[in-house]
Amino acid sequence: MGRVREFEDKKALEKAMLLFWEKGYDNTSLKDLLKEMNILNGSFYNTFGNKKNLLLKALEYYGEEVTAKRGEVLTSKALFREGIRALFDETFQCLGDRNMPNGCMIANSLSAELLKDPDLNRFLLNEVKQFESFFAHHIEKAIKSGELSSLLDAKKTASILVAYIQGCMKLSHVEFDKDKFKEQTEYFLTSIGL
Amino acid sequence: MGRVREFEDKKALEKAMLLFWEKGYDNTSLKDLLKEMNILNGSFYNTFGNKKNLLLKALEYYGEEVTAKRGEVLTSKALFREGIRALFDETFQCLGDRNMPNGCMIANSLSAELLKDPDLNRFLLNEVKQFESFFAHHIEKAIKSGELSSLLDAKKTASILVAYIQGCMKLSHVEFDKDKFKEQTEYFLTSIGL
DNA sequence: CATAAATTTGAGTGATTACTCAAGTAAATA
DNA sequence: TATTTACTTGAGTAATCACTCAAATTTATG
Repeated sequence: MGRVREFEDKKALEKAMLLFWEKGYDNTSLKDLLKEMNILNGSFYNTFGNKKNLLLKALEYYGEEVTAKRGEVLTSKALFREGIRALFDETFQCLGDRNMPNGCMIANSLSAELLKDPDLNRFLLNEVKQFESFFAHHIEKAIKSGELSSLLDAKKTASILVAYIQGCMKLSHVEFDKDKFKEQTEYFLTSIGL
Repeated sequence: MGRVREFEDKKALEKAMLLFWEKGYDNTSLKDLLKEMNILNGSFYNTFGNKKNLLLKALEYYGEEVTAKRGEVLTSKALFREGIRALFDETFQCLGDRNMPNGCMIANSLSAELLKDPDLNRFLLNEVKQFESFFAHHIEKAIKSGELSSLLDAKKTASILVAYIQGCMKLSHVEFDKDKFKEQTEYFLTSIGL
């Protein structure tokens, strides 16, 4: 059996995720990670293999903990119109929260260069597709129930939503004005028939 | 007067811009820059001060050469509806062009961390505002001319356009399917009344 | 208790980072 | 032609990077 691990994998992973989220992959040094995760060099490489692998694990964790919970916000409401607005509210709430890193971890931590890495690209392509089909599925449901117009193209609308959200997150780094984002988003959602 | 500079400032700057655009600020080393710009260490620091200052100069150059030219595409058409579609076409053309770096230089080269730098933030905030008011101005003009509905909110529509474009550029790094982008953009533009 | 297995520890690797500096070189002006 | 001014050159800086490795430590099992 051998010696028992002293640090908590999950807590360490969460710390790593927050660091990558806030500072990005390139700007997060191993020294930063070890300090924040409260482990030493050997334990790190024993457990996580290398830095890139830790990023992948952190991205998975983000998907499970953050993205999934944002998804629950959408489904917590009876109507899609309400759900999607609640999701944007929640997102803008996070963007304004000084105790949380800004923006989307995926967008923050990954540079265009890093996205050329096959492992990372494969992982993220899947994330995006999942996100799109999650939206598409709920839009279709709302069309069938009569809440949304049958003239809507669920897939295209889903893709547009993803692009718009990504854009908002990117722009929030330059300037974040919650009210402006909320107003413009309400206008956007209404315009595209949601 | 002294010795005359041997390298061409503008060509060197363009090379630097392309490097930052493609690889991002952090992933572009001084070694890369010197090699591509075809100058040596001292000349670099004499002329550009430091790496961050070169990035600022490169961003200015990008604004003048690339963004401005994309703006001209919009104004080259008689109708706004045509112009905005030409602008998206041009953008997607660039995204698909293997001889050019993908995405938006601003989005590519700047990490969330780097955007916290006051100089860079001030510069980019101004860029975004300019971009938004450029769109807003032309939308207003098209409303007055009767081309677009007077029910449109020019400013909000402009902001939405900027967010959507930024989102598309980010997503293009994960996967770029030109036809999908074109179709979804046509749907998007029609939906928001353009 | 002895052994085997796993983790912890921390010193140390070579490579790369942005940047400095002093000496050498070229051109315009007095 | 002599001087001044500016640019070029390339060696060199300290710091930091991700990562390795062998020895020490701790635990479960035979």
